Amino acid sequence: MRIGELADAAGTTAKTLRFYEDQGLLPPAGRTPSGYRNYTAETIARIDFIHRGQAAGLTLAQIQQILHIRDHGQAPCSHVRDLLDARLTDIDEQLRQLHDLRDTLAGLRDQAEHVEPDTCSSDQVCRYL
Amino acid sequence: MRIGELADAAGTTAKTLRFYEDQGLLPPAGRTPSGYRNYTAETIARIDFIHRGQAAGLTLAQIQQILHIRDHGQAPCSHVRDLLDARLTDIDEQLRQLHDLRDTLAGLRDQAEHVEPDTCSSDQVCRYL
DNA sequence: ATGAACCTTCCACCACAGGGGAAGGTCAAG
DNA sequence: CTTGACCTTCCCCTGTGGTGGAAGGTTCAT
Repeated sequence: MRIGELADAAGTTAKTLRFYEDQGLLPPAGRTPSGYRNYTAETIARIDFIHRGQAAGLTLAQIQQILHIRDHGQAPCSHVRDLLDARLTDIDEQLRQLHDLRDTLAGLRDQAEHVEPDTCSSDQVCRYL
Repeated sequence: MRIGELADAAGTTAKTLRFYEDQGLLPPAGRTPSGYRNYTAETIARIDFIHRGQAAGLTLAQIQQILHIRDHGQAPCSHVRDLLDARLTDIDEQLRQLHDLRDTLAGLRDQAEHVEPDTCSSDQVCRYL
């Protein structure tokens, strides 16, 4: 299987697959005599895993760690649990901040709706901010 | 007022102020005979405005637009309202996606807690993802 | 034998908001 | 008069996940 076929099959691009190989997410591919990368269908599962990891908000570096542990024959379970926990903590914090920002912004927007623009003084850039 | 003083007064760094000038957020500063940038205290208010804009989640490019309109003698009100509206829409979408991701992740984490790791098959990288 | 479609490596670039550090000029105090 | 703190411009680097393109090699059908 050549890189373009694999890319189509896995829903990505050849460029991205070379990039993944470069980043250590995919093992160096076998080569044909002429130097073309040569893949087996199993690689699709690995790429799908990468996509699921991304969908879970993991960085490529984190996904690479999981794959690395797995490639060394160990079950990455506890590591994955830790990563998921860390992501959850992160996301809760992000949600908190985003809610705060939303409230602040809604307040500003509300002000902008009800304040007469004529009362803007020229010594400030904008009374809404 | 020299750039370092201004930076201290406005709670930022000289480097950042030069960057802002470069990006068109601050007008080219006056210079002393020896070439040092020379500021008046009014600039502090402009930097504070930039900081408020950032706190509202606006990009420097958006803040620059507001400042530009203001610098041309117009009141940037309607533009600011539009920006705030756009940010609110963005944030609501981000919140939605982040909530979804949180749910997905919590589900995965829950699975990871209750599934026996022994049942992992070796043909998948990780049954939690 | 030639053209299209594929592949190879390598190098550069995008957003975003600056930070690091070199090489050199300036200013005030001791 | 020299030392230290400040300033100037300049160019490169950060992290994230790739994308674009150039120059050249390969494969396959016609």
